[in-house]
Amino acid sequence: MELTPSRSVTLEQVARAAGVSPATASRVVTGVGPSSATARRRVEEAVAALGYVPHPVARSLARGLGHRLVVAVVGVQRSVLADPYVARVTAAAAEVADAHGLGAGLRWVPVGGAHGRVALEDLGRDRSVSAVVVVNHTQQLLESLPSALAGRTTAIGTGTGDVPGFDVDSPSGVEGLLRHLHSDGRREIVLATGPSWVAAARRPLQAHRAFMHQVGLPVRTVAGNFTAERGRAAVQRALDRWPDTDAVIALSDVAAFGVLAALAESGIAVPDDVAVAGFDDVPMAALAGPGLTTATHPVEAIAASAAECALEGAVAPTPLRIFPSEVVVRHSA
Amino acid sequence: MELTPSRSVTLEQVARAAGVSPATASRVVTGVGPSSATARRRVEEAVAALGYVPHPVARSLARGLGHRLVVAVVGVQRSVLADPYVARVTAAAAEVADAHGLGAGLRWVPVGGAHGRVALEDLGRDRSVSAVVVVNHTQQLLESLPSALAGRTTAIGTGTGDVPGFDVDSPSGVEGLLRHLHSDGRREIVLATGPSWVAAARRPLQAHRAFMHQVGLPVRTVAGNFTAERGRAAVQRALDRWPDTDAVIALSDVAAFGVLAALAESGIAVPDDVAVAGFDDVPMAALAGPGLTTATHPVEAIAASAAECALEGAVAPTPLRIFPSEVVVRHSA
DNA sequence: GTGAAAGCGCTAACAA
DNA sequence: TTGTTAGCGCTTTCAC
Repeated sequence: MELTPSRSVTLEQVARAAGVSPATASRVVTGVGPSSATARRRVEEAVAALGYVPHPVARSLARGLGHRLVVAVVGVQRSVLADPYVARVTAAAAEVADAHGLGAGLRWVPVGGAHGRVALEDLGRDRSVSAVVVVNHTQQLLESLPSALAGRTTAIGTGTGDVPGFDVDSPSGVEGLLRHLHSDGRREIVLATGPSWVAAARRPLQAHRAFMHQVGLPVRTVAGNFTAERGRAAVQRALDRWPDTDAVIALSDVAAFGVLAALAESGIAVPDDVAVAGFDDVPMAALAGPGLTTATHPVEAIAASAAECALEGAVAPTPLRIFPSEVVVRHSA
Repeated sequence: MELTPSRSVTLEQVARAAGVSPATASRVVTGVGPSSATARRRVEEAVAALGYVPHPVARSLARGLGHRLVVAVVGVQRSVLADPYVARVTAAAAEVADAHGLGAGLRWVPVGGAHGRVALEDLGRDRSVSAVVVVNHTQQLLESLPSALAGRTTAIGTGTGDVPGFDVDSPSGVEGLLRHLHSDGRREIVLATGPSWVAAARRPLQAHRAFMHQVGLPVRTVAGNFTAERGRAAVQRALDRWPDTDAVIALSDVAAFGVLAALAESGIAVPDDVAVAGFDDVPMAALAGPGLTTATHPVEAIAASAAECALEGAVAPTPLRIFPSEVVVRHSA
């Protein structure tokens, strides 16, 4: 039978019950600073007996460490905040924050040097902010990170010396997809890229280039972003430039759906005429039409790790932590 | 030219600059308690000049109000937290929380009387929690809300006397879909329901029943939930029981995709043989295959309002605030 | 209408 | 190793 802990027990009551000073009780509870074995035992007993739980607000105030993790999303418009991917990242961060007794805030950082820097500087000055996770950043923005944010900021995507990065292994995912297409006999493969300003969008591009060189095929890319609209546009441009295109890889499933829609409208058969592959393996990929071939992207795991690391103190032993991406073959390729 | 507000400005500095006491400055800033017009003016000027922003942590500690909003998601398994819908709700809440200088936590509440109540009681006792938004609740759970949470809890879906509810107008959305199907000549219409234990899933069911009675058609429903798997299963069951089925409405787009996939596998033509409609108008609805007919569901707007209201003090003038749902006709029906 | 003073619960110098 | 003493920044009685 558990007794319901009354969270209104204060450290002072614990100290009194243990026969020590509040300072000693604090040292024992936080595990910081010296304490004798006896003191430790007695305080721990008192904590258990009274059901003491530290008050996060008071702790934050005293330590001046803030009380929330902010997910800072770089984007052209404020509406990036409504993106499903951003939502998944935020939810994962909120779950981690909750476990730490904190909360997660979601905030837009306008793209473009000055504005973005100002937004990050605001974050650095905000005493209620414990840690920051940056999403969709440019390399430049990260490199000019306000010093106030150093040590408590992580990034999803590539990192820097100061800012640990957490990313999916998109090069290997893309290479897996290319290998699959290639072994299927596809030779005229077009890659619809991500937004060029996003730092993390460059790595899969390089992987594409490397693979194509290796197998001696032409490197064909069209500019995209992570939206379906652009996916549509991209495939049209691709077919205009290279009418013999027999495969398209989009760097997001959403864009791939745009590609599929455009192809369907043009009466082009998938995968017979043109194979299509996405990236992310969103839940819908398995459901939409005959099934989208894609590569997995463990968004929640990545975001949770980034949040955890930012909260724990983002000292970067490795500048980039990579999460594996697996090819999922369905019908479209 | 805006000056960058230094968030390290304290109320005391404002008071000094305004030539008043911290107490007076506090009264002006919070708008609580008496203050003279002059005092008000001078404090406001100082606030503007110094770029003062209240420190939420200190405020929370002094008021004992907590520093985060918790999104409490009721579900059978912890994995509900990874649901895309939950992610959208959480992101919207995090955005609102951020604007209030707070953060949002995400937490699972197990379904089933005792466990769920215990989880809510924990929330009520946690002094770091300012407000709660409950998602996917049962009516029962809401009715047994711990008194400590009253006045700072809102629900997405139906509410109670104590807990303001925020929901999409699913009855009208469903009726719109039914009207569309009916005018299209569909007569053997099956509704795949939401999870029976979710309170909000009942309202569209009633709307369905009412409409079918009104037009003199049989009321046919099969049990579903909001997943694609169940959508698949549901349509199979429906066709077994009523082979003449000529339309299926699923109460979520995701389930509708399951329905579409199952029909495609059975070689049943959509919309010629069977029309399919979903609910939510997720971004993918426009993209997947030939386009899913559905009704809109302003998830972010609903969640943001619920969060705002919980934070502002959830006194319920109306027990339920309704957001409109519009039919979007695409290809599947 | 205003100011002085006492907290909110905890942490961190500094002495002892 | 321990206790004492100040705060962290804000709110809120309670006299004036």
